[in-house]
Formats: sequence, structure tokens, C-alpha cells
Amino acid sequence: MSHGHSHEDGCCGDASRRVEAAVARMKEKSLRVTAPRLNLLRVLAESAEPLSAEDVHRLAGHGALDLVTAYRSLGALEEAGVVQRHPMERGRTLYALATGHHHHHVVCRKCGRIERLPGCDTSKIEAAARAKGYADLTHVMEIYGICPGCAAHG
Amino acid sequence: MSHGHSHEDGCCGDASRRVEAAVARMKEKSLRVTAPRLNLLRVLAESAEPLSAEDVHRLAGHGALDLVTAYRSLGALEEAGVVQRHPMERGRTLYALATGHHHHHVVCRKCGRIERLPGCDTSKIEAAARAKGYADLTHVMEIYGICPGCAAHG
DNA sequence: GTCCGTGCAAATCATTTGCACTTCT
DNA sequence: AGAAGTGCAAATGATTTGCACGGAC
Repeated sequence: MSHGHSHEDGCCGDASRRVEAAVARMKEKSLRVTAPRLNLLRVLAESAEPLSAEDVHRLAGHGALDLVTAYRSLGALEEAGVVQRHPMERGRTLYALATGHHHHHVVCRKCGRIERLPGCDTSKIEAAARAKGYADLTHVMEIYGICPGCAAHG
Repeated sequence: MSHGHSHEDGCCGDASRRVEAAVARMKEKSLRVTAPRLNLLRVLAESAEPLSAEDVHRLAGHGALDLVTAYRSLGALEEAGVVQRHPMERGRTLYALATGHHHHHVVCRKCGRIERLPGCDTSKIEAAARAKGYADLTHVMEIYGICPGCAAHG
């Protein structure tokens, strides 16, 4: 059992830990911990990139999680602060486990590759909004560019 | 003719000027200047807020501009740099005449009101993306909050 | 005259809703 | 038991595509 890529290995301990943390948050918020939701959390925890509802549904496999349930659960988990929404260009929305650290992504316009960027400095523009009387501010932001790989060939 | 609100008045000179500028840009880019497109530009130029394709279609009135044509023309004009896309939460996209000055908006989560914010400081986060090897960077950002009006009553 | 742009109808994609059934707590 | 969650089917909303016709250059 010490060979190959089993999800019980140390290599995935990080993912398991994040699922545990998410479950704890769900209990705090009185959200029910069900099999489909655990599948959803596992898929998100094991993904390096944010995923669409469709991705989550497909990656969970078989009858593990209906697409509609994916949408509804992602919505509920977002409200609970367990997952973070990433609204993308052209109307697509991606989701990732909330990290506690607010951040954004760079998206390659050619190959669609997504990478996380550290930090976020929007204090200036949010101050401008606050000055206009707006409260309870949030924001969405995505950076688009051409990744090193695509710049080289394609 | 000097009374009331005619679009020939001085009050709209600004809008007319912006339409002219847009037309000039279209000619540069070898885009054809047609009646539907002029209607589209006029509607955008006269609006204080960014509009959806549907809005443009409706505000243009009657048979002035088919909805499908609105989508296609907005796409073409965006590529030409004549209009700026503003992708919003929940998959909606709004469009406005490009001002040359890059900027963003605050959107009220309750009433949907939209206001323009001056400037944009994303140099830091774009630098992070550049450091990862990404080139040709652009970004989309929207700020959400509760506007003074909605905070008061609703 | 040619090619781009247009209108209309129909298709597509992401997401939501209604409703009866199951399962956490 | 009872509310919250689930699955399936069908609806919705935004945007796109196919195709024949019309007008800008």
C-alpha cells in the first residue's frame, strides 16, 4: 500500500485536511454533511485550479453528485464561506475552496490555464466606492494574458 | 426648436462628439458604418451607464437594431477598441463606449445601480502575473456593495 | 460587383426551478 | 418527526450560429 498514488498517502494529506476544515465550517453553519457534498469538497480540495460546476460533476464521477446538486451545493457553500466564486469572462463561473486568504488568478487567453496570484490590492478603488457612500464592499477580478508556454509556440 | 429636449441641442453635443469619434475609429479599422451601428453608438453615447445588448436593442427602439445584430456589432466594435466590455456577476455582460481612460464600476447588490469609479490601480497584481511569465495582460474587475439609497430604506 | 453586415429562426450553454423522494440530525 | 438536501425533467436567460437577403464601399 505504500506504492502508487492512493489518496490515503501523505501526498494528499493537504487535501484531506482542507476537506476536514470545510466540514467543520459546514457544521458551524448548520449545513448538512452529505455524501454528495463530501464528494464535491474532495474534488475541489484535490484540484490545483478552480473548477466549474460541470467540472465538479464530471470529476466526482458516476452518480456521485448530480449537476444540479453541484450548483445548489456550491451556492450554499459559497454563502457559508466554504468556497469562493470566481466569475470569469463570457459568463462562466468557477469555484474553489476558500483559503481564507483573498486572492485572484491569471488566466491564459490561449490555453485557458489558470494560476493563482498572491495577494490583492484593491484598497484604493474600494476607498473610492466607499467615498460614494457604498457599503459592504466586495469585488471580483480576473487577470488575462498569454502564458509562457503559449507565447513560445502556439 | 429651442425648447424641450431635442438631441440636436447643446446638451447632447458630448454624445454626438463621441459618436463621431467612434465612427472615425470604425473607418480606420475598415468596419462598415451602417444605420444599425449608428443607432447602437448613439444609444451607448447617450447612456450614463454601461448597457446590456438587450438594453441597447430596446433603447434603440422599433426596428432600429435587431438583438442579434446588437450582439454581433458589440463584438466587432469591442475588437476594434470602440466599446469596452464589462463582464458582471451572474454571467451578464454590459458594454460602454471606450473612453480611453481605463476604469471600473461599483454595482449595488440590491437595486443594480451602477456608478463609474475613477482610475484603476492594478499595477501590483499585474506585476505578479508578469513575474510568472504572462504577457499581454488585461483584466476585468467589478466592485459590489450596497448603495446609500438601499442602505437607507430597503 | 463583392464582401460585410443584417434579420429572422433555431440552436446552444450555463444556470435555475418545480416537484416528489430520500436522508441527515 | 421534520427540515434540509437530492435527483430528474423541464424552464429560463443570455448569447451564438445558419442561412438567405440587402446595402456599404
